[in-house]
Amino acid sequence: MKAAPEREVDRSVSQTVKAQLALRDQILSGSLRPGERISELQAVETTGASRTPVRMALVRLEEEGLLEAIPSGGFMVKAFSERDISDSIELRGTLEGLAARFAAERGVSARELEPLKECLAAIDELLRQVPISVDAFSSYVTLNARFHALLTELSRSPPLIRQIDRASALPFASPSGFVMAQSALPEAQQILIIGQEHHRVVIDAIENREGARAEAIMREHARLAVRNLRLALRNRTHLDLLPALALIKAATD
Amino acid sequence: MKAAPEREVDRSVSQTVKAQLALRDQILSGSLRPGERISELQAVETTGASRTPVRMALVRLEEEGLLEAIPSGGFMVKAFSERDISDSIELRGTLEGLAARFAAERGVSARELEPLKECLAAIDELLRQVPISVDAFSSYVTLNARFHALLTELSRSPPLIRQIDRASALPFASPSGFVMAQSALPEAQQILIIGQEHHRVVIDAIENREGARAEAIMREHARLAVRNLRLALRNRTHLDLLPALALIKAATD
DNA sequence: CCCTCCGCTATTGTATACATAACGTATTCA
DNA sequence: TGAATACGTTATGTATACAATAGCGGAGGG
Repeated sequence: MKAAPEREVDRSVSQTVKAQLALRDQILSGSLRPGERISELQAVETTGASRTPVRMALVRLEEEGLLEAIPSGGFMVKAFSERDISDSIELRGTLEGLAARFAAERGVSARELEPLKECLAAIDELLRQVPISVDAFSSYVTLNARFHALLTELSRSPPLIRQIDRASALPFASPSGFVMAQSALPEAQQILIIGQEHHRVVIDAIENREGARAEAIMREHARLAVRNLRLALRNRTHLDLLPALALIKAATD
Repeated sequence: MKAAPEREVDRSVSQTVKAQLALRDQILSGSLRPGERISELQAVETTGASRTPVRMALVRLEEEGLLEAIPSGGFMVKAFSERDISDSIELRGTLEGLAARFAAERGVSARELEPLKECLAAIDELLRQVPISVDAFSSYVTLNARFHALLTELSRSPPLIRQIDRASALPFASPSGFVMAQSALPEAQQILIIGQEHHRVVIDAIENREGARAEAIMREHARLAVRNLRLALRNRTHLDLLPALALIKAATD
């Protein structure tokens, strides 16, 4: 592999992965706007990888749902409607409901629930401060994602876990842009607290092997997130410039 | 593009697509066994495309869930347990339930239901003969897939449709191998008839805008398919050599 | 002045060459 | 005789060259 004279090659990770991460960041940060065509040549320059890994990254991102193939060739950044996004949230909730049911029906040891409960306690701690700070909200988002990931794992169903990961691409994609915290909605924290109550109930249901209840609560949880999204969208003013995705991480409970 | 002297190049479809289809066929037909490492060089020879399109096809098939990346490099054919498959069926049913609910809640015109009802009638016609012939069963599988696809479309939710397509990759992947028809189970046709009844009910529920009922029936439909799969797996004898996927199209209702 | 057609350019699709890492084998030393 | 190391072969990751097509702009005719 002959390194180009002027180009620094980072050998620690594969070029393909590097390109994929870089491009995803560009999409989610809004550097590439929805609907915009993505140029391979340009991607080569911004990512530092050559065309082959860039193309592989583009294919992966297309399968991931962030890009859309253009019939005449190439890719464009996919655009999402508000309904697309709320549907995605409900979809994810439905899948997580199934995961919770599987977990309840198949049984989970106390040891496996341990990290979930730790997550719960940490979130409790964060939500105690009213109103919540931006930093705390940021931690909340991380912990919440962790909770959901752990819950998904409990299903012990690789196909389901895989599918939930894919379904989460939209709702959880954004690396930053904690819109809700910025807009400082008064209802926001109340919604977070209700969501946390859901978390508590689902763990209880799984412990008691009540599959139907576990499933129902996760679906309710998703409906809450949809309401939350609607709320955030109603109150957006200065946010119109952000790509739709940037809203999601904040709104998806 | 200089065609290699001895290699016939088919320009009607892109090499990438051609390679993807060829490789998928190889996987699903069992030419490549689960767990087997897939060699790029070999794939180049069997598909007739060069390495770049082959690699893109491999990445796509990995994202599709048929291949698994090997940490040290390359890909292998993914292996599925029986539980993986039954979980996939239930997963798909859950998603289709959501689609049916969306369709019911969002309203569907009589015109849109037309093709569904035609499908229904055609399947009725096929199921009238007892026992069903292999040819008729083959037609049934096609019509059934069409019905499910049309139903999915009714949700008018691109993210959900996309997700269902992906979830169907496993259950509906196999291009042939109508196992159930061959094994000629006595219960088989009865299950088909019950499934057809489900189809009828879900259309009725959507017409009457009963979202909850539409959703429930599709989930029941999936549970029936899982029972059907179990039945088929119990009765397999000469089928052990087939890849797990080959069973699915037949068993998934 | 507008519409159409031709040609050019830019970008993607494909092929292949090159580098590197991993695996297997053989040989040598303990 | 067994194990470890070194070397060679093979296959993957990466880069780049080449071919073809689509889109765009200019020029010419109506």
